[in-house]
Amino acid sequence: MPTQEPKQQRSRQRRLDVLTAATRVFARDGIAKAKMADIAAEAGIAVSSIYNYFPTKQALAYEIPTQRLAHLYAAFESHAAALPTMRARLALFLTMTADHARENPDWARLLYLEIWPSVLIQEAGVRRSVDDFGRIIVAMLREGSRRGEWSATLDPHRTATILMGSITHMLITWLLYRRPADLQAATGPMVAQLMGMLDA
Amino acid sequence: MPTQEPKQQRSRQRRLDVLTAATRVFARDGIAKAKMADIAAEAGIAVSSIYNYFPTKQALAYEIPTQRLAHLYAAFESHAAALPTMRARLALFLTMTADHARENPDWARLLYLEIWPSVLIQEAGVRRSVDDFGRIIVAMLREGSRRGEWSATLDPHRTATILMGSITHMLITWLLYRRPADLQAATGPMVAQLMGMLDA
DNA sequence: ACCAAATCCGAATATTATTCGCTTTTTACC
DNA sequence: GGTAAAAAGCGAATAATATTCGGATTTGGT
Repeated sequence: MPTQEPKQQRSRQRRLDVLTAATRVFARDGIAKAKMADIAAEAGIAVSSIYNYFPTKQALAYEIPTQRLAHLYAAFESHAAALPTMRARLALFLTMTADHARENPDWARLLYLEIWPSVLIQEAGVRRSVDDFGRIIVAMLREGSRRGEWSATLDPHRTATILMGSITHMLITWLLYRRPADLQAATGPMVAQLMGMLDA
Repeated sequence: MPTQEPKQQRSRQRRLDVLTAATRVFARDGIAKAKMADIAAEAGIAVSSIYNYFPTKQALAYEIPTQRLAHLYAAFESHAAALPTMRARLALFLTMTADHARENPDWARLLYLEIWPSVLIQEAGVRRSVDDFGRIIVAMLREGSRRGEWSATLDPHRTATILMGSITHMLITWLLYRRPADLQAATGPMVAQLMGMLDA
């Protein structure tokens, strides 16, 4: 809980303005090199006013991924309920993750290139959001084993590592080099190949 | 080429002292929070003397992974020559990568948690070292296809993404959470599962 | 032993995140 | 609709720290 709930209406909007501005600046310059002055200018307020909403630059950076990740998880849950097999749900989760990054590249740069692997994830909120990603996949793998959709001898943690690592590595490569050029087209075959691994 | 070759003998040693000290400090505090003063103290020299060897803090940080990665690649090449199949070479490469990280955790923290995914890898030297990792794997996958060790329809870039992503994700998890507790024991099954994917 | 270059250091300098003191705006209440 | 308290706003300090500077010291070659 970086900051208390805002008391005034105006405040809520300002807070979002700052977050939006910060997302752009952080994605462009990286957290370390980004200047509070640039964020303030982008948001159209004084530098010192940012501190009415966020205690430090880091806290500001870490708040960005959390909300949207929660949103992604929620969206997934609502779509997944309609799917009968764990295999289909797993494929949907991986696909939604890639689509979400493609649609929000600034946010994705911040999450995948700076925050996710960072030593600095000692901050509870972000860390929990990121760990949830793994927990969701492991849970689906376990349930699939139980239902007999794939071998019960499949190690869920190791398999989750492969699935998460593959998807995030694809996204990192895309964010850094724009390869594959068409991420959306590449996601399907990638997910298919990963799902194929479950049959072996 | 961050700095010219040292002219005096003493210099070569000092340079290594600084690199060693920096590796420890960066691994402990992260690049952004690490203080030049701490590195100087650890190396037993004045802060300003560091600048005789490295132009900036970033350049110092980026030089650390480069040398050792080149060393890893060279060691791999010499071992790989004795192996007849591409499958065996690929497995060796992945295993050596994991072992190398386990044996040099400070170096690995710096590379996998801070530098590899960083937006800032626009710096030529590091970027090349990291890209080599992918090139080596893609080349082996192509050669294996040519020799008929696995299907020729296997997309080498996609498969390389899976292999690299899985291994680096395993390492990141280990570096951040020490899970799996016994990395060495976990590497074998991980590599085996990945190799199994090539048969599908 | 001596010179030029290399290396070293402590003391400035520059950049930026963060804090402070004060003013303006909003909200709640009569 | 007037007013006081709280919230939000700002520009000017403050503090931390990477980098530069000027001059002293050490080194390697002769």
